[in-house]
Amino acid sequence: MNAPALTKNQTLVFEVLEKADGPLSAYTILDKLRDHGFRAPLQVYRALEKLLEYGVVHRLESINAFVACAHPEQNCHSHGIVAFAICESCGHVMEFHDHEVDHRLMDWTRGKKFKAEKTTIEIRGLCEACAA
Amino acid sequence: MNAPALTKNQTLVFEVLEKADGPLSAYTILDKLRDHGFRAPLQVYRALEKLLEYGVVHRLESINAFVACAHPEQNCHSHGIVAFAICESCGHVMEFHDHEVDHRLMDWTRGKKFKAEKTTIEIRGLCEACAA
DNA sequence: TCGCACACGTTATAGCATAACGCAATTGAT
DNA sequence: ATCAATTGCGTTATGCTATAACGTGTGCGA
Repeated sequence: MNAPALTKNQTLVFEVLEKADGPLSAYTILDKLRDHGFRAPLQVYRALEKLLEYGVVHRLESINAFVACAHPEQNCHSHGIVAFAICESCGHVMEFHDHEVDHRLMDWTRGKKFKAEKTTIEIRGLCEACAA
Repeated sequence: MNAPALTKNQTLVFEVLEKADGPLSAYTILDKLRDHGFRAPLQVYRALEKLLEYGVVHRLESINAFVACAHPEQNCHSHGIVAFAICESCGHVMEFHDHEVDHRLMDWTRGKKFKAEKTTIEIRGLCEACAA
């Protein structure tokens, strides 16, 4: 899925996520956009839905939050499974890809004839700075 | 963490999850236990917290639900990272472990000096029966 | 110009999770 | 034995996350 031009709301939501130094909840995004006319959660969720579809934003399932893709210029969906390391202290998120992991998981799904649609890999813990 | 004897509430919650043929939300568990005196979500959440700690129940982050461990007799925490394949059609969950995946992720975290506490791997899609 | 698709706005509601209080039972050290 | 600490439990209230359902406006191709 390639990203067409973003609409006004989509652009606003994306910019908020890009400027943030960590993942944001939908309601936090809403609060940051009240000055721009946002009034209801659905305005955020609808924009997020598209941004996720376009692959420029990721959802962190384990913390119910959203983060801008680390390399939105490329199509993130083509990089295989995206994995995240989330620091529970400072909130920073590192995004990475590991083809060997993808391969192992695909081997498993193939063996089970399981049709994978979306795979989540999230490592929660402490980043180097916070663990010190 | 080894499991001590379960309390009454913990036992009730665990039995509900064991008998279920798929993951259950906390509120679904609550409804199933109203006849046994459960009245409030906290009763469920508190039991779940312990069961998760003991490793006999898993939380599925991507669907906000809970499932009994596939092999509660052993200590699941000692098996490395637990991965799940969740059928979005029939709701069935398959639990598995892949040491090579663990190894790759541990390599990554070691390289980044990231101290992993809890890792989530969840594959959503269609099981063999539902994909047909 | 009609119909369709899509983005948007609004209100209401559903679903998930925890804070804060107090009580009862258990345990274990003195 | 008794006191203090811990743990489980029950209840009320609240907060956070997400979506249903309705209607409006706009652009665009048949």
